[in-house]
Amino acid sequence: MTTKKRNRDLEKSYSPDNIEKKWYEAWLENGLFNAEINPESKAFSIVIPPPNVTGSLHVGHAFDHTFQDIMCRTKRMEGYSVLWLPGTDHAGIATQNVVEKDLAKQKISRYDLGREEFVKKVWEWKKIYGSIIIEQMTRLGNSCDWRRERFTLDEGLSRAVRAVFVRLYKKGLIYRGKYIVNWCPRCATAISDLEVEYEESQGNFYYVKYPIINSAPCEGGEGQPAGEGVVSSNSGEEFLIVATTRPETIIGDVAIAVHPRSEKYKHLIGRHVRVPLTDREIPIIQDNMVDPEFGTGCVKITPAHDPNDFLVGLNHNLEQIQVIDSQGVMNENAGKYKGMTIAQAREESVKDLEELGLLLKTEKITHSVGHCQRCGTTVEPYLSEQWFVKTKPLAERGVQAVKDGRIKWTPEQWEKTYFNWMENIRDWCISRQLWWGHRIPAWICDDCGHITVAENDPTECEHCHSKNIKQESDVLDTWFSSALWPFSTMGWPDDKPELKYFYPTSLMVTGFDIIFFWVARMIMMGLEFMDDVPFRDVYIHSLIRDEHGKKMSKTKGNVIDPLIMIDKYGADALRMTLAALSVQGRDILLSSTRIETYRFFMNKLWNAARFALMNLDDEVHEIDINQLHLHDKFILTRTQEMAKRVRELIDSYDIGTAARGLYDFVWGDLCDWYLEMSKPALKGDEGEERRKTTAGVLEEVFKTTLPLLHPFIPFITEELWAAFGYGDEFLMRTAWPEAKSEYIFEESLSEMKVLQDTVRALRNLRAEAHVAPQQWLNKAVIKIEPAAPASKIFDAALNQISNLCRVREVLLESPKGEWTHGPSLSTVTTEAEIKLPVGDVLDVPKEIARLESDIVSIEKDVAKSKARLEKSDFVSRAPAEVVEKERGKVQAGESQIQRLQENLKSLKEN
RNA sequence: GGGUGGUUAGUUCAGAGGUAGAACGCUUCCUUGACACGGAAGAGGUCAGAAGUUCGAUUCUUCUAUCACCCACCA
Repeated sequence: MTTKKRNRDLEKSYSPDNIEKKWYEAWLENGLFNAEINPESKAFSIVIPPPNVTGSLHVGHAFDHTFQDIMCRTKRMEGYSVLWLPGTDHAGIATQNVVEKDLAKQKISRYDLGREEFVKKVWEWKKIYGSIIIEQMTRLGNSCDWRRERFTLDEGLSRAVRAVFVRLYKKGLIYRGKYIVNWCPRCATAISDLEVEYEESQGNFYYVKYPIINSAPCEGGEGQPAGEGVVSSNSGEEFLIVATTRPETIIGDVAIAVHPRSEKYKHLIGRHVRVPLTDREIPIIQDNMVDPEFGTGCVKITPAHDPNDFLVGLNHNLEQIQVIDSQGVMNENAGKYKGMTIAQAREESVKDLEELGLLLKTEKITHSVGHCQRCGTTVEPYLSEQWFVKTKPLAERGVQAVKDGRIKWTPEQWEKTYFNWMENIRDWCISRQLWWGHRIPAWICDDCGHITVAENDPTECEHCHSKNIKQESDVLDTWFSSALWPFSTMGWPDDKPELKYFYPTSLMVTGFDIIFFWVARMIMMGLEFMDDVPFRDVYIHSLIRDEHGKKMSKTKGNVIDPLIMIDKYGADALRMTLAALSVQGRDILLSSTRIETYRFFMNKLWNAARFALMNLDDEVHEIDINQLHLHDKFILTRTQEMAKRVRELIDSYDIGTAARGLYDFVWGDLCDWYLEMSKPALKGDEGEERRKTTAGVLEEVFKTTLPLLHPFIPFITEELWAAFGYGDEFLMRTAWPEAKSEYIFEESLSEMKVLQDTVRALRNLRAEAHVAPQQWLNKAVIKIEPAAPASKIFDAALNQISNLCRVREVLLESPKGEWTHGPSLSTVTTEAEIKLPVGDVLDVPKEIARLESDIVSIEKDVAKSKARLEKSDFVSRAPAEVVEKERGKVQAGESQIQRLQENLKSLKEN
């Protein structure tokens, strides 16, 4: 005989605060989060998407982490050696910006401090927010191996970054050059294509007249309409009409381009025009890039300030005249506009053009304008010296890895998005003119100009051995270091046992917003440097929005702070909410009332356990199969089902269905039905044997269910586990329950359904007849059609009906035919000898109206079914059970109508 | 211009080729001995529209409308 020391003294309602703290500390102290390299067991590993140290975590992180924690906890229970590697990201530009903003409050700019001092300030910031983030993660219950916590700017990762940079450079996959890049004038740095966010906005399309040099009279004569491209003035001078949205760059024009096959301009190719506002003369050239249908069909070429023009400039060997500087101010090449901002220069030049009579007209157009992802400033195309990664060869391997199934995407649809981007990938600008980040390991020689790229700081130029070398001042794009995360965190470039055991990681969980920024680049880097994928599965989840579907943002004030939610409802409630809400491929709308729902669930579970404990003695009772009643078999069967199903669902990353299934199981099957029905036995009303077996069942159900719930709601389940007396071993460490075949009774499910339908029908009748809940009825006659379960077990369960519905005698009336299992047996009609009270109890007219409308709607259903049955094809071709079900519907409906009509009649008579 | 996802109860969302489900809200009743953070009963739906496949479509196909997002271009 086994005994357990139960704690029957649980609080009447669940309060999470102390319990959560207590268990988290206990798990930590006992090293339960620690990942061990164990050749005996299989490895499961996840590297956390490192949160930016820009601020504290938001609920999106909480969602992401809950998902990963559920996976990790489940895998641990399944016997895997689990590594969940935590860390944070230095988030270059983003963090630099928040620190700058913070300093601005004291009227200090980063230039006041200088590079070294400023970086020190950022480290101070990182120290504060890095630890806040870690604190938040522990509050949520994250089972990360904190011994292995990493930061993208720590020493080990810096080494990895350098190694990768040098190797790519030596391989020719990193190059440096003067190109047009996206430039944020406010941040004063280059940014990558991905960091530009486009927005439609209203702008002006200026039609500018460029005087054609030595123009011969045009055969078209005078005054051609605008848009034809060429107009003549009264003096006979001819103008080429060029449309532009950026008149301030006219002074940087070096050519006018037309399409080679353009009939309209054929005769002008090779001629020259004068650039308005200057006295420069520039050629008219031909290039395929021009769309003859757009604008006037000719384009001004400004290689220093437009990416397309830049390419045209290269092809035609044109000069690059820069007129705007890195801060967005007109420079010395801009003549009279020097010192003006872009907007001022635009306004001025338009005015000047007008005065000179060179502005033909202005049209309104909408076009999309790029903004800096981090500060919202309009992005300028800017010509500058930058570093790039040649991505094509890397991307090809990345595409291949997904195509041949080495990486699997869930939901699959994201594969397409990934392929589309990877197949059209462009080189990645990785240099940033920032101070916070990995400084590029390149040293430029003052004497010979050679660039030395090395893992260790060199003392001399590798080409001319001059000591006059200076390290490149640029830092790397923050995503460069994140791209290495799956292996850099495990000690690469050293040959660590961790790498062998835990790489490739098993799963990457993240949002679709960083597929390009991060996921794709990890794949490329992993394949290049580890010669293997960084993860086998990618799970892309939806984004969390507020209850109105709006993106959460601090400025909108609709941010749900996970810590506040945890304080208010507990971590388990938040986790369960996030898990249950998670659905593939749709945004998730979160509101605090939703969390409340799951807070109530915690209390429900708590009280269900409390009930069980109140009815369990210290002895662990064997389950005597022969003593089991229908509801016992039912709950045992459902419990085994859950054990199997939840595991399958988690394995296929469908934690939403798993969580909702558990919720329904606990609240519905267990609390609403089983606990209610087990009461008489537990009280001893059915004798000692039944009491013991029922106690055994109850114990079995909780012992199986608590582990299933644990990955979702670890704290409350661990507490209850201990209360049941299983505390010798942590719940966190127990094995995932296997479904026990001896506790599966298939037929109990359908029989229970009949019972439940019967009870519901009876309760319905009571409510309809306004019988007081306390009042016992003498007799109920229940008709079950088309057939009642003929099993003994079901007959025995009739006592339960009497118990649940307060009827002294329950009679079962049915054509006791063959009991066949299946859903078609669920049609139950019940009749009870309940006389409708009249007069003071019933509102007679209201009751009559209700009955009449009920009859009408049932008649409609019956008619629908009859119509179907009359279609000859239906009867002959539909499966027999479908037809049978339809017939049952008609019968049931008709008898219900009959019953209601009798009620109606008797009401009217009174 | 290319692509993806959505349109189901008052609201937010599940769902599945054959009786439309949940949560919250609403109505009526119940302080019943685990739980009022509870229990019972109920109202509320042409499953966006049209056509097709099928014995049968809310579910599959096509088209339309509409909303959201992503990518590219924008002189």
